[in-house]
Amino acid sequence: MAEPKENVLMEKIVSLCKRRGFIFQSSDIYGGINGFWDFGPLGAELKRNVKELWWHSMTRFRDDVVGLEASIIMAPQIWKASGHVDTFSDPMCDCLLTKKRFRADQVEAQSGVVYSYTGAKDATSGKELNDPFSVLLAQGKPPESARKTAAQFYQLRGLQNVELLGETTEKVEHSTRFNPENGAQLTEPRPFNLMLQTWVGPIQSDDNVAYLRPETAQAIFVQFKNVHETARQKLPFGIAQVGKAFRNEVTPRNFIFRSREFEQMELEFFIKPDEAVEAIHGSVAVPTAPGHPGEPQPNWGWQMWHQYWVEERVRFYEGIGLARATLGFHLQTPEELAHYARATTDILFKFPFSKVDAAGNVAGDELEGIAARSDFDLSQHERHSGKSMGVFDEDLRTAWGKLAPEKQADLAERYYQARLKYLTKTGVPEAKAQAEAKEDADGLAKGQYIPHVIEPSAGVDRLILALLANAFSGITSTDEKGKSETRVVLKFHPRVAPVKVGVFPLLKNKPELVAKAKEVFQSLRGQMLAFYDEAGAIGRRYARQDEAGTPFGVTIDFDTLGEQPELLNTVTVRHRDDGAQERIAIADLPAWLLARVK
RNA sequence: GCGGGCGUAGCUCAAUGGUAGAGCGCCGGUCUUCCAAACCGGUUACGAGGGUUCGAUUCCCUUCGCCCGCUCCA
Repeated sequence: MAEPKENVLMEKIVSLCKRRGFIFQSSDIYGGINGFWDFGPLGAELKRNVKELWWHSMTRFRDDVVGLEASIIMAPQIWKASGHVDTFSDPMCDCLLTKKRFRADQVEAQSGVVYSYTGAKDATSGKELNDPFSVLLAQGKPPESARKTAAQFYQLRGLQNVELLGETTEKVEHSTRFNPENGAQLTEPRPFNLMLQTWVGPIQSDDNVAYLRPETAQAIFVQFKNVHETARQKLPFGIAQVGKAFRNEVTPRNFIFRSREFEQMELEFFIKPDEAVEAIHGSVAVPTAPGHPGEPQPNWGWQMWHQYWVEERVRFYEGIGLARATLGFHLQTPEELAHYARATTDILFKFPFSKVDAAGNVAGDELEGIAARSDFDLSQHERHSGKSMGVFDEDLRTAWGKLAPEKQADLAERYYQARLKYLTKTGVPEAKAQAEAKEDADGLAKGQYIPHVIEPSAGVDRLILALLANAFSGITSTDEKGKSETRVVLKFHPRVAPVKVGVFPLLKNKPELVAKAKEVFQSLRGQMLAFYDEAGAIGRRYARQDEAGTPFGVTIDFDTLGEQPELLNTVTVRHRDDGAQERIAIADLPAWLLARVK
């Protein structure tokens, strides 16, 4: 029951994207392939701008984040350690009657009497079916109701006047083979693997199965040691990566929002455990007010860092034109959180397809999740690879020696408990877990620990769609003949706009205008993406650029050539959003534009 | 994966068991002055495969894709 109006908007966006070359369906001429998309000329520029802005804001403008570009296919053990092999492959089964799908491990166990049939016959036509079917009869219900359910099953297969064949009964205890809602038999559990699989090497065998990464983050954890040792960074610091990821989504939907091949921008920001911060600084700073907490401080605990990154990310979105009001926030509840996660804040965008609740509120759909993941990921890789993921912290060792013994004991105990909790949750036998947690707590006293991590993880494609939806505006105008038409203007922030400036000679058939316009175009193109267009009336060329989201238009007219001497070598600059015009000297143009598009 | 709807030109939409049409766009041309102007000319389509038929875009089957719901999922 989606809002028809909203769907119309999505359809317009999809259609515009194709018409203007933002996004095409992958493999279009072969009929397309579900869940895959291609970015056309404008889309490629838009996406590149977004990724570069993210990369620049994360790495080049910060001292404490470095980059990584890892391979897409990695050792398969990584996905075992990360939990993806297990959590991404739930066996599923379907109700044979209603086709409803269940996770096999979530089917409620039931007891009762199973009525089984070898098949059924149409008493009228004589047609016979040999499909076996069983029904679990709930306690207290008459056998007739089981027969009725079975009859429905055969009716769905084309029998009219059902006569059941070969009835047998059997008592079962705690069976998960039946739909708890109607007792109908479920299909055998079938594996569902959300990871795309391939083989490394030309022989396809179980020995060389590998996966296309379902997220870019794991590579960062896996390369943590190498980066830490080579980048001359000390905690806290982060590793950023932009890249493709792949998931065999059950249902790719909503244009590029959920696709099977997508791109992520992920940061893993490694911080000291709170116990270490407290040992060094005496106390741990925690959030006292909402909003951005300002410049990072050495005494921040994970909560400060989490809040800091949420606010940093919001600033990023604001900086590319997504006002705070277009965003939504979702703090994951304890039930939603993974056991190792301490907090996750999702940043949402109100998409045209986002659900509207009964009160008319739109929560939005996820653009990015900022997770405080404790030391789970590095710990997992330490255990699975056998390689230490710990770091040595000189400040901690020095500070620890100066602590009062009771403080040392207190911190060591808290660290011990946290490690013990992790180890037992991940299935380490109790005695071994206690021994290892003790070892970890002893390590802390020597300045060693496994870093904790804050993970802002954003979807590039989702952001592109958000930018398109946010920029999309239809302007309907009626001319003097009463003919009304709707023009589309994509009001991109100049920073993300694919084309920054359109350059036009007012008229195409005047060689002087054309020559001058080309000269202006040449002077701009090295500094920003400029587009030269001489075809059609000037209004049409403005409109074409509006539709592509180009923020500025530059028009060369006879005054540029000196028809009015005081306007010699000046051009008209036209603003996309309101059509306002101003006169700018050609000499000033590059600087004027750069100031507005950077 | 299931159920429902849909698939005709770049876009929006017609018509038809017998050679597929419009508007807009796009390309070219005319025009000395700014928001899809006008005029002239040009351009392009039945998602794919199979079947029924003398003949299928139309009827049937399969398949692919899109939309909605369920399911699933970050």
